Amino acid sequence: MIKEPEFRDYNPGEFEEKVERFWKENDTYEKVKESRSNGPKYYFLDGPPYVSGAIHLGTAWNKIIKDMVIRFRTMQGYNVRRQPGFDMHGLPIEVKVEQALGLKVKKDIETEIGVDNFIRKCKEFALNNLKVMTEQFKMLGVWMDWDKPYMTIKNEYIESGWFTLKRAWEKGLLEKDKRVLHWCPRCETALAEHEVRGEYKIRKDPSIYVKFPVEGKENEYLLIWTTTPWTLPANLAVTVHPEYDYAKVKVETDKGEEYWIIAKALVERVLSEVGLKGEIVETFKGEELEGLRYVHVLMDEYPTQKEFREKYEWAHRVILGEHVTLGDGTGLVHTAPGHGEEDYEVGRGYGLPIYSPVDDEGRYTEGFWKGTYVKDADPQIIEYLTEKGYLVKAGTIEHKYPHCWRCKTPLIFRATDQWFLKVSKVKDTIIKENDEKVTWYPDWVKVRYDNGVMNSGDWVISRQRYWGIPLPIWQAEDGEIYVVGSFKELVEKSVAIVLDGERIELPEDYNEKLKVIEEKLGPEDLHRPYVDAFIIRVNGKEMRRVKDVVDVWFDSGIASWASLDYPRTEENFRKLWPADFIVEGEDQVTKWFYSQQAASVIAFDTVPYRKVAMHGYVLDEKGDKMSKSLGNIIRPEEVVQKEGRDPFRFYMLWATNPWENLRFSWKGLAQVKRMLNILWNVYVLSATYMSLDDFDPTKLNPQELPFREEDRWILSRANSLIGDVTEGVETFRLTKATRAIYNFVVEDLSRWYVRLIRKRMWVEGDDPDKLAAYYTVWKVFDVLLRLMAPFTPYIAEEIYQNLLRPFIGVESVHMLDWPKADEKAIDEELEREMEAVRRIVEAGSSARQRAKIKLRYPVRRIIIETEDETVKKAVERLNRLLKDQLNAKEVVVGRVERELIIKPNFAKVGPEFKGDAKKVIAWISEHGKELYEAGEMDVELEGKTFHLTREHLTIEEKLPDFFVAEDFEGGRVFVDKTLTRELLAEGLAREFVRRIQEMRKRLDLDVNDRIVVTIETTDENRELLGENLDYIMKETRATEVVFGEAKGYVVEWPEVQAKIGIERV
RNA sequence: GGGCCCGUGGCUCAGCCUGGUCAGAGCGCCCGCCUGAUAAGCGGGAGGUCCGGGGUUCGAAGCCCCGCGGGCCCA
Repeated sequence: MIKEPEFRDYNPGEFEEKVERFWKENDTYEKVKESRSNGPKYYFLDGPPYVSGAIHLGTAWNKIIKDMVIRFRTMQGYNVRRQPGFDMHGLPIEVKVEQALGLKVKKDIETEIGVDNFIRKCKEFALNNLKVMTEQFKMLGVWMDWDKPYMTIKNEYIESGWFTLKRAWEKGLLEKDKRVLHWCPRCETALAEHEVRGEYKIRKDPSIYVKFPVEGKENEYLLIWTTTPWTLPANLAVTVHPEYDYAKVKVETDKGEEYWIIAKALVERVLSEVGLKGEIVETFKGEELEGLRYVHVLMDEYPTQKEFREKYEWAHRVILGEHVTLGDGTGLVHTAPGHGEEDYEVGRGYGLPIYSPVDDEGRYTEGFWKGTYVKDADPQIIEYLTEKGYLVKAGTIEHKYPHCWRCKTPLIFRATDQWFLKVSKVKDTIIKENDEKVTWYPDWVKVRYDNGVMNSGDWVISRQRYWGIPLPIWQAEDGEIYVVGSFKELVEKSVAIVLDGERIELPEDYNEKLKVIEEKLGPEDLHRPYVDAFIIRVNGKEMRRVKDVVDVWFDSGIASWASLDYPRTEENFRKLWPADFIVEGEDQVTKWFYSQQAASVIAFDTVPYRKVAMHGYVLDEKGDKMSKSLGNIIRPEEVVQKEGRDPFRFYMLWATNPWENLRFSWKGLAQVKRMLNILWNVYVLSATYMSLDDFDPTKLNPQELPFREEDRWILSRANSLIGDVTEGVETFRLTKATRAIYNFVVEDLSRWYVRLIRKRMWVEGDDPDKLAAYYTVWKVFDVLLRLMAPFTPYIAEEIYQNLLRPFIGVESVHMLDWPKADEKAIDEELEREMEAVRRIVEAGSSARQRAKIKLRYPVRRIIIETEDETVKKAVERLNRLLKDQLNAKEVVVGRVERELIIKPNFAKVGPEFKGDAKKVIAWISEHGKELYEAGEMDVELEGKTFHLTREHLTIEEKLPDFFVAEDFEGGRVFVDKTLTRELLAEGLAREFVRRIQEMRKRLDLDVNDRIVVTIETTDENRELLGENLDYIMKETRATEVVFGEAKGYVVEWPEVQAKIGIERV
């Protein structure tokens, strides 16, 4: 049976807790999963958030979207895989742990506390953060398998990574190569592009112009500019743009006449910069300079350069490159292939060596400045070049320069040996597979994605760190490598382990080997330093592991199969892979969406997911990013605490289209909460009456119920809503779904339907009309709660438990099926007519308001003028509603006769007839009506003929005084405001009823309590009230209404000139 | 420099894919109403060149092109 609602006010904080308890006690989550276990598979793959320790609004949005989709698909009958994931390796955690342990430099990890301890701490840290974040996600009502998330640090997961890398190696897609990358000399590791992004800080650096003597020419130089003097020892070429114009400039220096080669467009600027005068003596295209040899300015100091000069055809020559710009500098770019990305690219094209005489800590490994930290060498080099006469000008520049995000050290570009996945070789497959198999939401993201893929280069996956998937590459002395694909293989191939520098030979037999390993190294743990201990033998050569770990982006890239523990176990992979749906923020388009496809094409030659959706960022109300420095951070916990989980969730799915940025606004949230409040009120109202009447829909036969038009209408609307919501979610146009729900609740259900049926609910006893209304409301909730369950799981559950469960029997709203629209119930004509009725009622109310006739006073008659068939039908079919809502005795379609007032249009007549205007005006004043009826006519006045038309008239309509009119779309409403004595009496009765009710409420009387009413008022009121005493008694549950001294609880009501007293009987 | 998205009343946004019932909602402001959902609810009013300019079309906020402004990604 339906019970009186437990909470009368919508207070999410309270009942959401209660619902949480309910789910927990009944193990509802597991039951929901169980109930769909035989459904078609739906592999949702969670993009693993980094275990930073706290979620923010963006993470919350992300999970709310995911949860909604998961719940939606579950209700549709799918057996949804809903395992959450966490990204747990990587430098950020290493840094936190280093700080916690008070370590200062990378070496400390090995020398101070040892890699094993360090790794243990990292693991602890990551697991702890995972726990904290899990609680936060749970708090949002996100239903995932929190007790068995996938973790990138598990052995199975790491092994999955090894498997993938082995595949890459077998296909020739894993290579070692020298590459120029950002390098932090303190952390001693390469940094990926994404780690550097946003870490550009203003910094003062040298800005110098250096002249390189052209070989074989007296006093002729190439002029270059650089902000990194320390890279000059590694200079191997000067790059010019083949298309640009270059000039030979005659310059007067203090040492005499010199010729400098500078880009023509920059001559003036450069000369003024160095403070010299000069003139152009010759110009030529950049390409004509190609091959021009110059003398390296530090060749004596760096003897290796001498060797290069002999060994390499293109060393110390002008080469061509498209990357040269005319922004800064001279248009001739100092090129050090070991210290610049573009330098590297262009240098490789010319077969130049990748020379980088700098070690991991940023110190020169050879030459004049051997052992000096490169940034410290800058001033020394400047001074040195000045002495040698090559320095033209030395200044400083403030520019943005990348810094290490953890230690703030300026990064250097440095060529190092790194391991690459040769994604460039499989790009075409990625694009083709993506094209054929993946649906993007919204679709234009695909364009963005494709562009990203086109532009991407090979993937640097090695990192010179500790906390990550160890690179499973073993290398022999001679450089031969072998990639291990699993723990089992590692054990099989292993011949010895090294522990504390001591070599322990392993037995041949696999099981015995395993025993020894376990004894010496402990249980399997594929992290460092465990795996570093293994010596394997392949092709008769002993190999040791390459010390690097893998880029964390690789970790998440393999998630679609690694989270299924593939290949260690195959069953899930075979059943589930590829993923059906993923959704992440827009920053992931070129990250996770990409890393997954790249890794998957490498491993399986195809893409790992079928549908992918993108959402935006969460910003503050003004559109600024939330950040500590702006102090505008809003935490999800705060939102939940203040406004509740359901309002938060619905708001995040309602505020804006998911692919756009969401400006978080408390006001918007309040608006959503209000909608839920309205829904709640509708529920409270319905449940209150239904419980009083012991309403039981299962005992009714809907065929026999006398449904009214409004009942059929709201059911029609509810069924239409199903289509809108379903389509909205399926096409990821989430606002379509949420706005449809919002409008239905506020406009259709509350503002209109409940308003229409209220009185039917008040009837006592088994009134069929009332039961029809109850039944309708009940059916509406049956649909609505299902539709809302994925968005607002708590309120849906709370209402469901009381209103529906007693009759449906299913334990939770989340176990119900997603509703299917009943096409037969949809009556579009009725919906249109109801729209018309609503418009008429609005217009009528507006007219009344202008006429200052309160709704409490009935009006005699309302006339609708219309040509619209729908409106006509509506007035006929839904007449009862109109009369009721407009409080009119009669509502009819008809025509109101009105007087036309026809006057001359002075503005038209004057200019046209000038001097004759007066005559015409006089005529029109008298015969205007004839002209109006004729439309146009020729009139002869004093011998002149005038052609007159309706344009020469102004026409005003004059309504009879007792009408007040208002337009609506489709017609016009006329309210007859004639107030008869009868109408007045009725209105007054209502005035009194209302006040007596107010008094009942103040006394907190029960609905069933009887009262005696005493009224002191004017004779006139007394007489008028006398005509409706029965009505007053019935409405106020009075046994008696007595005129005379007010008794009992007495209130004076000056607006109606009365004192009213009531007493409970 | 390239790609993508966004630009609608004071504010936050729907609508745009599928051109013709909208120029809309909420908030804020002003004025009212209702009172058996009630520390709720409802109505009315004021307020917009739908960024600007072209084009396609009988018709464009919506489609196409150019420009301006903002955001993101990439270089």
